[in-house]
Amino acid sequence: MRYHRIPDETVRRLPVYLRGLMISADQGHEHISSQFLADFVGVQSSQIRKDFSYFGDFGTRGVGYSIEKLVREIKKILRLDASRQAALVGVGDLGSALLAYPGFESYGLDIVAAFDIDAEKIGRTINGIRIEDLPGIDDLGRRGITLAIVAVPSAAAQSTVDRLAGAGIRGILNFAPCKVVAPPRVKIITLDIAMELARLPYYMPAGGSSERPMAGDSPQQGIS
Amino acid sequence: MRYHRIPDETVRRLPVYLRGLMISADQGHEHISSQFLADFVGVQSSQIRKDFSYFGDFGTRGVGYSIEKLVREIKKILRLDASRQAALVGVGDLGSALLAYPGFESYGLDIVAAFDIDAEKIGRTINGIRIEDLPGIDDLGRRGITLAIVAVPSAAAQSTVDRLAGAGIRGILNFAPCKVVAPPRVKIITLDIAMELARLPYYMPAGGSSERPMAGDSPQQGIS
DNA sequence: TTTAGTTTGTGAATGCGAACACAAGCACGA
DNA sequence: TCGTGCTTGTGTTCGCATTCACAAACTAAA
Repeated sequence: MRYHRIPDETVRRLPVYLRGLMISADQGHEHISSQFLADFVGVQSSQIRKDFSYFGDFGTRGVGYSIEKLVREIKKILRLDASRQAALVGVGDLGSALLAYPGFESYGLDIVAAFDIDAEKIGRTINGIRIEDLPGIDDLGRRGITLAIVAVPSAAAQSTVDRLAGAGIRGILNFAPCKVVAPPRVKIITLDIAMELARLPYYMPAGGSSERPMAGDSPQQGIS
Repeated sequence: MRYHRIPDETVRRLPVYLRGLMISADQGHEHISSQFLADFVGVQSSQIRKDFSYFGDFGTRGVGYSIEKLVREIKKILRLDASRQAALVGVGDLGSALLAYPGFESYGLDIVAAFDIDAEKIGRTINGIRIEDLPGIDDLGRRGITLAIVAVPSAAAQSTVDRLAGAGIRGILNFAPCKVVAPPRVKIITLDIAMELARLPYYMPAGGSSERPMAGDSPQQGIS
């Protein structure tokens, strides 16, 4: 194996592999072939082998990959080897749903703080998390929290991001459907739910027959 | 202008442009330059011009693009020119939040039906939508609904998709973090929230200095 | 009419990611 | 020990998306 920079597209697929591998491990498997994993997660087997080749030799020809080794290495690369604490800003409908969302756990991600501007909500508890007032955000750095989820209205998104960046937050998952900027040390991923739905009708030709490309979902998003 | 197939990546950006253009129109602008729109939505101006060149000449050199024409054409391409009705399956925390989500409206998307398996929930009303029993799904085709959002647990996702496909649904936005398949006439986009968050720590190097690429967010997802 | 300043539209170059194809390596049984 | 079957790892090819760079086209003012 030679040294390789890990392409961004590979990084995007690593959590998909991780989930599939953890499920396989739960089912008692110790090894898995690229072909088997490919069918399971919906990626080409050659793609998987190429992806894995960027960061080490975990496979044995004729046998497959050691699931345990792979899981450990992928977690290390994604920096998910230690569990991570996240804060949520904006406890509206979506924010509340995220507080209760069970999916973060398997990645070792944990929402441990929530903030809202609404005095009505402050002090209330959702899923064991007490909702705090906005100034509490400024303490996040001291509390060792480096990850944040923004679920506030678009108009408040940029100021929220500014405040989070000032508090030492290093990664932000933004649900507000607008452009937000931050210093380069802060990584922002924006996830616009309505936009994804708006993209869908394009692939649904009016007539019964297909006049539009019906290719499988694009590889970046979704594993349909 | 010559005929061009519209690349998938361009289709992915069209809703972003559309949102930016509608906001500009609300602010009273009639024309917009590729450079101005670029700064607004976070895409290179050359990228925007290339994208627009795939489907017509809407610009005037020295002036910019006619916002009204562009909006109309993008809506036509995305098939958002007529308003579209969508159904939601799975009225848990996330599903409830989606029922109340205000962001769909500006794209002419409208959730008009909701389904859940829980007898406790059936008959209750959220945001004016009465929650129906699962068998109601089979009637969606007759009701003229072609779009669906799946917010059920992973274990129920595939069977839900099968039922929706059987009812004549043509596009599905899936929030369950698993691979789901459907006949080629049905387009599926999967949106895995936890996965996006799990991708974030990779870009957050432990040390103060950056040892990992801190490039802007990848162009596909997010407009950071 | 001419000139200066913009901005589009697009051919060409670049870069990157996906897919292919196959040699190298391992397990297992005869 | 040898042969068969399977699977990885990777050099190479292919295709597509992004960026560059500039001529063409428009406005406005002198």
